[in-house]
Amino acid sequence: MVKTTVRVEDIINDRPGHVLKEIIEVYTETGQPVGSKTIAERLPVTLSSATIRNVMADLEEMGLLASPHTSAGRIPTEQGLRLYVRGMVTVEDLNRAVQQRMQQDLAQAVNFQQVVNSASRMLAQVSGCAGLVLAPRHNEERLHQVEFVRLSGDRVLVVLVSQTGNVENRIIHVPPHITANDLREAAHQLNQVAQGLTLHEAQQTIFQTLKQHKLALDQMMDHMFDLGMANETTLVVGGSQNLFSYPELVRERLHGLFEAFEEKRLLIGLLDQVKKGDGVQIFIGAECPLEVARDCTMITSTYASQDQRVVGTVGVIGPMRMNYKQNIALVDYTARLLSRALDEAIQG
Amino acid sequence: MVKTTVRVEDIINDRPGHVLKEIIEVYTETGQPVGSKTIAERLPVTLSSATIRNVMADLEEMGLLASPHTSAGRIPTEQGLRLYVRGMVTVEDLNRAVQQRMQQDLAQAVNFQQVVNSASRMLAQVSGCAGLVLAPRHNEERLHQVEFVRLSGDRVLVVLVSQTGNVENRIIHVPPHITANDLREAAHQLNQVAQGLTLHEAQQTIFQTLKQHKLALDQMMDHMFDLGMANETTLVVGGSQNLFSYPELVRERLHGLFEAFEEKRLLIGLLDQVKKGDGVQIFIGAECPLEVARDCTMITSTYASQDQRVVGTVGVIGPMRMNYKQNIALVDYTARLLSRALDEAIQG
DNA sequence: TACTGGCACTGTGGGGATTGGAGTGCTAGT
DNA sequence: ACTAGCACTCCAATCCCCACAGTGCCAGTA
Repeated sequence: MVKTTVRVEDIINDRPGHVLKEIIEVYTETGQPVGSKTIAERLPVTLSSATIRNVMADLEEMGLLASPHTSAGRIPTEQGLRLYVRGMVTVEDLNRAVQQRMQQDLAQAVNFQQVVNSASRMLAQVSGCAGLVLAPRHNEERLHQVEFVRLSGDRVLVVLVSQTGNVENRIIHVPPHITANDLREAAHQLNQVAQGLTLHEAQQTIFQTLKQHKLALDQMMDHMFDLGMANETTLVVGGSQNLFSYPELVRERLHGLFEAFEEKRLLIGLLDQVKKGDGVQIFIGAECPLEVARDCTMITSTYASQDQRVVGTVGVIGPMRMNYKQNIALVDYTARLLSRALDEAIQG
Repeated sequence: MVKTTVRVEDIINDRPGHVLKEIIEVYTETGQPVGSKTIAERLPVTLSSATIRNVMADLEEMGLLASPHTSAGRIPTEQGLRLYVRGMVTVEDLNRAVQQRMQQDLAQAVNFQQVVNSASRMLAQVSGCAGLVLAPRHNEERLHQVEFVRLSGDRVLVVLVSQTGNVENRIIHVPPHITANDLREAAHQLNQVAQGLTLHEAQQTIFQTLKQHKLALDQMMDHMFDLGMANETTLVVGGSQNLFSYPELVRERLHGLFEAFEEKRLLIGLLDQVKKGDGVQIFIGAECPLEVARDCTMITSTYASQDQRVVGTVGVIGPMRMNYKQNIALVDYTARLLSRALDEAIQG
């Protein structure tokens, strides 16, 4: 009832807004409830603490602030934080030095997997939170080349090289009467037709081609399906131990979070959904799509190649009182770096 | 001075030994100091608590027990624990049901990497500690096959297939004048000579062969060195969040441990050393070769293929008050399972 | 009307003091 | 060689008390 759109705009640009902003910024630094006196001292205009108290009482009534108990200061509610990140946080450019360090670090990487690792590490280091990077899903990646390598007996190694330079190996079984020549020709033909297709698309084509060459057919068919369906997204979690610095998380949540990090499937599914959004997304507290992160904040963004064919997710996860100013810029910047690195990987 | 070998043997088989053993077993269950009354009740012979107190005082003097303060019970010292695991722990067979579950779980795995993952998960689950499995080092693995796949431009993908079925990809650069035919022939010849050699050994041979075929030489040489030197051991840590259940670790150590888990290099080097030992090895407290695990216990063993050519390490890491009885059996059993799985992988 | 100074009020957290309990060491006795 | 008994010690829980930080409210002022 209280928070209509009009009202919210009012708050943001008015004194209450400035007070809320100030409270949040002090709170995210200290982690302690903030008192009226502190705010009175920090605001550009000179006002008495009593005045601030009145404003704070209003903000509390609106559900943007809360007091742990009578004689503590105020802490922002989730709603207050949401309002803050939606309209009043001034995202500053990422520190030059940090930018340089990230670029240098990423430049060292020789393949895209290393880029991903490096990015995750940097995210964690700069933000003091856990860093997450979801590597591109293979079945969204485009095929660059296919080769068959005959192993002993009926086993054939299928080598799939993607446009980003990732190499994937799968072993399939073929009838013994298939010769090395058959395989070579099949590969040759495949490379003509399957280049630039996604794994999923290529699956159809490969199946056709193999049929023409009378390879396998029966047993092979199953394997080919697996090949298309395999969904080997990799998630890199870096600096999760950073979260130990936040007592409010250590108390109870951390256990569950580490479980989630280890059991990456959940997190992958989650980050996969996030892709649909555009630009930087922020999930505060209950908004957080991950059960165990109900009192955490997650900041995510997506990165993509120029043609939008290859996409991934990047983000940080930490306490609700994280440094939004910096981390929003950080996640955004990292996503851009990864996009660029992706394009270079595809071309190179 | 106090602990000569003779004396130790005496202790083990005498009443002091039984008391020590009982104290340790109660302590590992409860995590609390153990009083004389508790022990008097649990010992098979009926003795008064006063008698036990005398024995306990002796044990304390020998440095096998310690009292946190006057009116608490006793806890075993590291030395006491060492004596216990060296001579008096009765390692029982691993629970049948657990054995079955592990076998079933491992049978599901389709390649050795999955076996390793599964084993690490099971270790953690059964022990309540963190489970560690070090996958075989590639440069100790024997080469089964080499193939070259030409990518765009001057890039050539080297596909190395090991006897355990592991596939490793490396990209090298060759001069443009090398034809697909050159590569094919080189591969053919390589497969004749390099089979069964370790990567390191093969490095020499490959270099020779390529020379004969006038491939690369200049640029390629560097890459070939990398190829042999690359030391891509993988370590799988499972259930590290189990350690949250032990307050004595959560206090301070956990942070460092998680750092070590994430920064796996250290742990890999460590586990690599452990290989030299035979059978189950137990490191208690200060013995622990890992700095941050100075008040943890580590139980490790090694697994190997029948011909001893491929080896790896497996273990658990947890609080000093872990369930030694069970975990020794568990680590031992897991190592055996992995050895068997390794042989099957090599043959299959 | 908008702000402020002042004041009474309140919950917290820290520092003793108190107390019950668990466990010990010692000694005298069986 | 063992035990019963007793005095002793230390911890952990509880309570009390107090200082502190911050609030809400009210009356006063520009």
